Amino acid sequence: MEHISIGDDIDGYDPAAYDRPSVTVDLVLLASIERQLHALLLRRDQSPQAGCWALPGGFVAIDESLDAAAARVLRDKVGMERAHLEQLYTFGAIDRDPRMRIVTVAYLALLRPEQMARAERAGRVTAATLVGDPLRACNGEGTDLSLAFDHRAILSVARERLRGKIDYSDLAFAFLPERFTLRALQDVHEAVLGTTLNKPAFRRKMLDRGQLVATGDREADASHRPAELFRVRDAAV
Amino acid sequence: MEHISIGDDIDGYDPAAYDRPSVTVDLVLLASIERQLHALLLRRDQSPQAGCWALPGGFVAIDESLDAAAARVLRDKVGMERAHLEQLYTFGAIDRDPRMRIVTVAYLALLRPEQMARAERAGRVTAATLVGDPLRACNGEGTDLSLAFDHRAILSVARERLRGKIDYSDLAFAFLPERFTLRALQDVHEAVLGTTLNKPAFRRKMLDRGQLVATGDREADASHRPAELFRVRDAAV
DNA sequence: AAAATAGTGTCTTTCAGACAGTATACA
DNA sequence: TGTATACTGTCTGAAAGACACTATTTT
Repeated sequence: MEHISIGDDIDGYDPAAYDRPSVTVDLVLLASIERQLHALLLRRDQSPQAGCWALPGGFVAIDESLDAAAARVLRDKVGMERAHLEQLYTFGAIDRDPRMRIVTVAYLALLRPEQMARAERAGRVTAATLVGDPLRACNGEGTDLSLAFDHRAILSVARERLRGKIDYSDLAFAFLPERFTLRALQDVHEAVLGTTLNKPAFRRKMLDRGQLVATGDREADASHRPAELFRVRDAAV
Repeated sequence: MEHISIGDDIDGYDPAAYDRPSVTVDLVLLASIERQLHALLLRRDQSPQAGCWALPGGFVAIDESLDAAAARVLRDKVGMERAHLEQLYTFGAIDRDPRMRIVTVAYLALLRPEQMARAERAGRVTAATLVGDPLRACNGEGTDLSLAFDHRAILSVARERLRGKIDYSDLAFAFLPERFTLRALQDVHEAVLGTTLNKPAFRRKMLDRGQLVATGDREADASHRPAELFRVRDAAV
C-alpha cells in the first residue's frame, strides 16, 4: 500500500489505514414551560461520569445521514416520533470524551410542553430547568445538576442559537400547540431571552407580521377574562 | 465480543467493530472585492468530477481537533498562516461523496483582498466570483464553473450565514485591512447582502455604534476628495 | 472650472417602549 | 362589586430611508 499521510489529498486515501474519529449525534431537547427553558437529560449510571447528566445521543451509522441519525436517536432513546429538529453545531475537541475520540454533531429539537411531559412519563429522560448566565441545569428542587462531558457547553450554544434566531424566525411556534394565546407566545419569547417584554409592542409586532390567524375562539379554564386563540398561517413550522 | 448494534449506547461500544464515516473539514475562503464576494477553489484533476471545482479540504486526524484541522488545511493546502476561521455547518448526506462515506465539517474563512491575492499567486487555488440567487460561481470571464460534490450547497450556506450575521457582528472587519474608509466598509456590506445601502444611514449606524476610531489620516491615490481612514476599536476581529 | 466622491443637515416614516385606559371574564 | 387579565389608543423617542446640500480633492 502506498504510504499517504493524513494530510494528503482525499483522492487515493485508504480510510481503513488510519485511526479516525467516531461520529455521534447528541440531541438538545428543549421546551418552554412557565416562562423557563427546560431540557431533557439522561442520568449516567456507568463510568465515566457516573451520576452526571448527559444529552441523549448515539453513533452515526455508515448508511445513515446525520439528520436520519438524529431522528433515530429521538425515536429510540427518547421515544418520540417527530419534532422540530435542526443541526446546531459540531463539537470536536480531542479530549471531549475520555473513552475515545468522538466528533459529535449536536441537534436542537424544540418540543411542546405536552411532548416533553410524555417523554418524561416514558421514563428514560428527565427534564431539567436551564437558568442563569452562564447556564446552569437545575432539578425540580432548584439543585444544580452536574453535566457530563462538554454537554454544558452544548446546552449553552443551543440557548444562544435560540436567542439569536427567535426574533426573526418561526422557531417560537415549535414550542407551542396548534392554537395558542398571544400571552403564551410572549412567554416563549421571554423564556428564551431570559427577559420580560413590553406587551403592546409585542402584540403589534406579532400581529403586523401577518403570520398569525385569529381563530375567534378563546382559551378555556381561565379564572379571568379568556384570551383569544391564534394559529400560524399556512403550515409554517 | 459482545454483539452491540450501532444504535446501542456508546458505553461498551467497540469503535473498530463497525464501519464508520470518515470526517473531513472543507474551507470556504471568501473575500469581498469590488462589491462582489469571491471564493477560493481548487480545480479537480482526478475522477470523480475531474474538471470540477472544489473547496480545499482534508481529513481530520485522530489527535487533532476540528479547529486545528481547519487551520492545518488552511496552512498546507492554501498556504495561508492565519485567517478569521469559524465553523459553518456539517454536511453528512450518505451519498455526498461517491468514493466513501464522508461527513464534512465546513469552515468559513474571511480574507482580506491582499490575502486572497497572495493565495492565488501561490498557485494552488483560484478565485471565483459568487453571484446570483441561487448562487453561482463564475470565473473572470463570467462563465459558470461546475462545482464538485455538494460544494455549491456549502457555498450557499456560507453566504446565508454571512447575510444573517453581518448586521450585528464584527465579521465585516475581517474582510478589510487594519485601516479602511467607510465607503470600503459599506462595499463589504453590499457585497455580502447583494444590495445597495443608503449612505448617510450607513455612516450614522456605524459611527453611532462606537466601534470605529477615526485615525485622522486619509486614503491616498484617489482621483477625488480622499476619505478618512478608520480602524476598529480595541483588538476586535 | 469641471468632475468626482466625501461628508452633513434635515424631513419623513417606521417602529418600539411606556402608560393609561377600556373590556370581559370569575368570585 | 372587586379583581385579574385581555386588549387598545396614544404619546414619545430612536433609528432608518430619502434627498439635497456643502466640502475637498485631482485633472
